[in-house]
Amino acid sequence: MLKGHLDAIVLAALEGGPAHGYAIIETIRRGSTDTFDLPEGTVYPALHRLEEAGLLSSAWMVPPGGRRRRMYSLTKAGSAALADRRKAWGRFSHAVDALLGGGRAWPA
Amino acid sequence: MLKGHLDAIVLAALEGGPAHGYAIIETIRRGSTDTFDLPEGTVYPALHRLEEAGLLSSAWMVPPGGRRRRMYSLTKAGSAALADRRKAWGRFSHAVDALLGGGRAWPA
DNA sequence: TTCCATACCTAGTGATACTAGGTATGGAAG
DNA sequence: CTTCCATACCTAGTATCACTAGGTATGGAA
Repeated sequence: MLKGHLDAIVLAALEGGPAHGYAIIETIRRGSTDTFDLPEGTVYPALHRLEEAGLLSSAWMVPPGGRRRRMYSLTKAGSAALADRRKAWGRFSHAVDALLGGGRAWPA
Repeated sequence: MLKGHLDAIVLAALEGGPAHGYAIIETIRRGSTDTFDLPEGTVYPALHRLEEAGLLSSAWMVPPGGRRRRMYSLTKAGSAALADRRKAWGRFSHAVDALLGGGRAWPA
């Protein structure tokens, strides 16, 4: 389970430039050292949701003698949303760290 | 949204000793500097779920001239589960940090 | 020509956290 | 004494989410 942070992760994967679904999955897998090996059924609906929300835009690419691909790019709203998500992640992970003993929590 | 880490947080809140629902909510709120101000409708069902799973045990306390309280304690399985959840959180947050640029991700 | 990797898609499922209610009691305020 | 608030518990229903389990199609390798 990606626990609500999938959107941030997908947006971040597109920060380096446009990419298509399959490549995004690879980027996330390698970027997380195989921790997140996301099934397509997770990523494609997320991409559609993010596009619907105006955070991504897409266009079909059909390279001559190649498979069709839907290329996704961050919109301006998408970049802004990513910045927000990053801040939210910072707050969230900081709070969980505090509660789980990232700072210190267990009695000596 | 607590994004799947609620169980770990609740278990951790009980690591210091038995407590009742209301107190657990307070512990989490203060321990997270108000980041997690959980509604009762989130915490009580979670406590029931964790007890059902054998990770917590509970007993009614009726102090003379006081309100009844259901006190929860970590079971042995609960302590073990907490250790697992902590490890899982470490892996998870490390991977998200890597993807979001905790290490470095944005182009210069 | 057969098969695998690529590349896309969606309907349905299970879990989760939350909303929005409800009950009851002890103590303080009036 | 009664009214109100904080404490303390509870649950049914809901929205969302990530995932399972399918399906389609094509290019290149065997």
